[in-house]
Amino acid sequence: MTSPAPPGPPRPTSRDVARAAGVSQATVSLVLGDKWRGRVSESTAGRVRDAARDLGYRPNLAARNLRLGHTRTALLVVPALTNEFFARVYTGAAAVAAEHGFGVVLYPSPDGTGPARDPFASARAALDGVIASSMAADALGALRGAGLPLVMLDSDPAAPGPAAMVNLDIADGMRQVAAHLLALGHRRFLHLASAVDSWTFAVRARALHDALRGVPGAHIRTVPAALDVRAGREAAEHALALPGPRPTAIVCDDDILAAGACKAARRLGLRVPDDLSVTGFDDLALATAVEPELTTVRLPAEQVGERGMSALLAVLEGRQAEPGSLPVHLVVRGSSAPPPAGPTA
Amino acid sequence: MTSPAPPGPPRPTSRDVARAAGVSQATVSLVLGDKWRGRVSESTAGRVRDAARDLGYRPNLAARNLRLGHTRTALLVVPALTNEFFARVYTGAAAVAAEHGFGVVLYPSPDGTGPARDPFASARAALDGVIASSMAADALGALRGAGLPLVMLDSDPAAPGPAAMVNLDIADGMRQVAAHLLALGHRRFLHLASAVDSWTFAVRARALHDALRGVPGAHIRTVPAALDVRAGREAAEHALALPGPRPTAIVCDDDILAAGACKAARRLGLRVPDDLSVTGFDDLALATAVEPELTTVRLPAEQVGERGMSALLAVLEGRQAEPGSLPVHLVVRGSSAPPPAGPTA
DNA sequence: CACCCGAGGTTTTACGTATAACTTCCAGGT
DNA sequence: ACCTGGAAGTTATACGTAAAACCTCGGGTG
Repeated sequence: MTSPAPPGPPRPTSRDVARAAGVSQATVSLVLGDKWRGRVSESTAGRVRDAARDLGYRPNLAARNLRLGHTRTALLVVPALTNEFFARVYTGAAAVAAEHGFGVVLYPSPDGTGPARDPFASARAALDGVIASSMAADALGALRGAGLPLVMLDSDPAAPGPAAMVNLDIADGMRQVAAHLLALGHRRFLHLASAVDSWTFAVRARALHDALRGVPGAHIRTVPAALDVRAGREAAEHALALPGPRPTAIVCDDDILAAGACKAARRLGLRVPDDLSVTGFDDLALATAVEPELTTVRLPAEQVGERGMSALLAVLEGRQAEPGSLPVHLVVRGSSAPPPAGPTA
Repeated sequence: MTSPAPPGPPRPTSRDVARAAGVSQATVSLVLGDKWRGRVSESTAGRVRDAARDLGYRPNLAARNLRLGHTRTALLVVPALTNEFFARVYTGAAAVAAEHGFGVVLYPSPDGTGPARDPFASARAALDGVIASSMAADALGALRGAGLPLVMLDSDPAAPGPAAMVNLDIADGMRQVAAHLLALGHRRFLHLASAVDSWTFAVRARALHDALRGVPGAHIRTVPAALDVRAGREAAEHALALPGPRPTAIVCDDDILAAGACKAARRLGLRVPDDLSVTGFDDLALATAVEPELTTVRLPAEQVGERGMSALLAVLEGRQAEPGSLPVHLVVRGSSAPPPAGPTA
């Protein structure tokens, strides 16, 4: 345990500025807080500002937060830092936050194993509210106990707790994928599913099965995999090597898994999309980095962040957050094509 | 501008807990702060803890921070959220921080264009210190003005300001790449360089040129590109189509650019690595997601974070941070091979 | 018996800020 | 001559916590 004793001289306070400018501390607060119109003369205000600049004064945020009773800071809990989707969510949230004088702090939920830490041990900033992804389920218990306003992203509408939600029409995205592949003539599917137990993935599976139900000759097998390229490749490779008729299309829960599926295909001597179609989800940068580029579903991530932050602000003001789910859309690229036997074999 | 008035009942304070337990506020502070051995009886301590639990008491961090004069929170400034390298840096920094009761908050420097915001407007937590990547140069001015202890990562050793630095032996990494390709027989190189003006990229260029200087017949052309796959592809495609003898190897500043270079090669009908070798840098997940997998340089990112945080802790305690730079190493994969004309043409 | 001492607390203070409430001064109206 | 009222400040207070300094009481000691 360390004992952080600031090395240099103590930072100047508003009282130091007041002394330097020959006014009271209250006047400094008024001037620097931009609340002095009609209360302080122009010349005095100038003296205060000059003194503050000369001393290099920075208000003590801890004191300000204590006084005001809030911090104008929100915590965004994400499952993993590298996930591009959440980087875009952050961008949207931070933009809306900035418009309202708020800041956004990130808490990457420790991925998978490891001691599930307290989010507030890491982001020990004083917070006004929390926006959390449903994928960061492990951190959720601690979040609930904190008694802070909570906005959930893309989570089970039936779950209790959150003050508001922002949902994506994930089910419709999966329906679009299924419709696209069915129209191309595919009937035998492999669903490369994320092994993560989260609402957003459960919806994908349900929607895919629903879309195929009732289609004559349609068949689907589901294989779970961890969310990385190698796990995706191994799962796909194993599933493709099974006896019986081979699937002609692999529907993946995520672009990362789709990249793995493409590698599996190549290893088995199958060409994508000629011998095998592969679809992803999320439209990450990875989707256009691999060859062929992935047919996938683009999600309005920035909008998710914007709506999430707006909802949190609404809750903080005691207003009702407007509900509604955001549309997603299929992006057709080079990884999907008619099955080898020709349409409607 | 919103007026965040907490909707529910006010959160209980330590005074409320004291009242409920029938003791003074000071006793609550002692018990909950685990400083009560020999000062408070076992039974009283139990009553206090029970009362705190029953009321759902959470200490007000703003008040605690004000009282203690520090927050045990560090800010990590990264150039972009999606950059895997910095996700790993964060992991390392957060681990060391946790051992010392510190937290780490992320500030993603707004990438490229856009109004250069104040890092403290976004991460308005009260902070004890800052760890910043040299790639987040635009945010640096504001950081300096804050008068906080600053640790720079992978930055120009000659630059003034930072209280400590953590450096990677990037130059040696590039030397290893050059030695590898020279040994394979390559002589005509294309350097696909990051257009970002940052120390870490300047070092790559210098080391590469130094390594080639004096090698008979060696020639290199440098082409800059923004740090994304499309920009890399376009730059490489254009450079490969120029008249004159074509380079047999493309050395990239980053795996992302290398992925772009591979796509360019494919478009031009060149096979990697048979007709053209491509090397990356950083060893991101992308390096093994593309086909062929990239020969690249692996950086000890977690260690960078660990050393960075350790250095910051040292500075906060008034100690001297130990200097020294971290080694990197080449990882040879499928994207590099002898040039088409055979070794040592 | 007077004294000290330690256990088990309590009272008080300070951290730096924002702001409500108060003061002072002076010009203008009646 | 007296009151009104605004301009230009100042004084005082509260936010919730941590911890230094102080109190009180019963038992052991010289």
